[in-house]
Amino acid sequence: MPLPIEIHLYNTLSRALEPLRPAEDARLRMYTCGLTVYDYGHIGNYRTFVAVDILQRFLESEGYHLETVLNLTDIDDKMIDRAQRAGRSVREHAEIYARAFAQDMEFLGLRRPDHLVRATDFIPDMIAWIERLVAAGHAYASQGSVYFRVSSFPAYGRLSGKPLEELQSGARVDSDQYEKEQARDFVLWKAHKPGEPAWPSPWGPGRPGWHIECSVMSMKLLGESFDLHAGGADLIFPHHENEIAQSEAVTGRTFVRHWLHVEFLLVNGEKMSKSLGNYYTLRDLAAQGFHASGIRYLLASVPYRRQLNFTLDGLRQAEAAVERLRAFGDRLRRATLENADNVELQAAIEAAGLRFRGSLAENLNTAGALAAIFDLLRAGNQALDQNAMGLGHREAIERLLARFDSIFGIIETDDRRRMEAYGNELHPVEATLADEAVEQLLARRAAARLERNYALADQLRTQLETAGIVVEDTRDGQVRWRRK
RNA sequence: GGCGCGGUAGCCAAGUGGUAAGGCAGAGGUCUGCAAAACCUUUAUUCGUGAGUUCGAUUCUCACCCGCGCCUCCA
Repeated sequence: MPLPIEIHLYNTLSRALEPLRPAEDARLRMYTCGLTVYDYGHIGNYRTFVAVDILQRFLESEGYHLETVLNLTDIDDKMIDRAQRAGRSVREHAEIYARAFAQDMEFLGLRRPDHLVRATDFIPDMIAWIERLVAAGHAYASQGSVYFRVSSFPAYGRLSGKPLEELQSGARVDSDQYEKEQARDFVLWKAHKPGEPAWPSPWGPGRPGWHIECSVMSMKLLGESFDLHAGGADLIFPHHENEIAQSEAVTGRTFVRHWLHVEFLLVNGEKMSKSLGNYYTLRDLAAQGFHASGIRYLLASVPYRRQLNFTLDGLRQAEAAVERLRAFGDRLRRATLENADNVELQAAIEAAGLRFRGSLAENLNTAGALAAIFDLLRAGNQALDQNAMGLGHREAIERLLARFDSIFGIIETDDRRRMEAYGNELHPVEATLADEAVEQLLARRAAARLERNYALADQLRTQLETAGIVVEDTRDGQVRWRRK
């Protein structure tokens, strides 16, 4: 186990890097705002989830014990709207996309959270919490709905840096629908409208507002005060601001110590939207032949607090980088080594390890961590070229690569298997030749080469290439092949 | 307008008050019958613009320009 290292993470609340200090030794409780399951998650959603995944894996590798919660919102305006248009019940609609989400998680290799929760499973808890807010004077009922009284919570606006007064004047008023005391007040419970799902409550039938679910579920599972809360940058206001208000107004305690927000992903420099035709889901990309490891690499390669401009060209670059990492792993494994002294290599390995870990510890600088790994890769290749790597060096390098991969999850990833997450939904380019047919053609080619009939040999190779088979002649006379 | 993120080589991108990591692509080379793959080498007198602080700034300060996000339910 490595020596303890101080980990710094940017806290949106303080707008500064702060050392990570768990409430309990080496125990971290973390909540992540997940997806509203009205549709497939898109690449932007998964940027957030990959960042959280890598953070969690890193923290675990540093010896922390995590308890994690991820929520799926399965009841809100959009859910109702989409379900109606699809001619399904909200419940059925949610079920379809929750399953799709599970497939996406499997495809990308995202760790399952300890608790994957859905809003509608916690309605009674939400009602109970709202009752407490009402009893404490922080919320009021009005025409079957219940609203949070923002003026009763002086700290409101601290997370997003919005002055209370401004919220008052700047807010939009949807007076046609709801009766609020003040425009900035937000809804905790929505009165039932015809055609919408509803649950009984002290205020009559209705359904929860969006924000309350995260407060209630997180506190129920992680306690009233926990360590980390993550989500997309767009959730800072109003979602997380409201979560803080709802929670702390009742408990009087710090709801969350450390707020993490993942910046937006853009596509070709623009916000993703269906009308622009730049809206990607994971299954879209998989169907185009892109791999889980490449997608993960690309999403992880830009530190989470920077906007990430997603392009297909960038994805191709990422896939190439992954290939190089894997090739190095293979080369290491295949090399025949003896013991050898190599002070320089030893130093390079140690430097890479320090830099890798130090980069991640400093606000999850994934770009720096990757650079450390590629430095290691070059040093290793050079040593192999010069026949100057010892068994001990290889062991040390493999250990570091294993640690890298336990966090980034891209080397030992069977991309073809990952594709199976989507079952027969996808129709990727199928191999046009069976393995036996490939071997037969390769045998004919080998014979042709022996006879120095290179015209025929090349013709056979071209034939295989057309079928998506890459042929590689190695130095020792062996022939390797793989499917593109 | 308010709050926030960012502008570093063809593309992606790290970084520090002391003179520019890494990846991809490109070029050259090793290997090869030729390829492919792999490996090695190489690619920014310069970090949006202007001014200031400093012995010295890409890194600090100020102004300006540009891109993006949030500002009541979008990750």
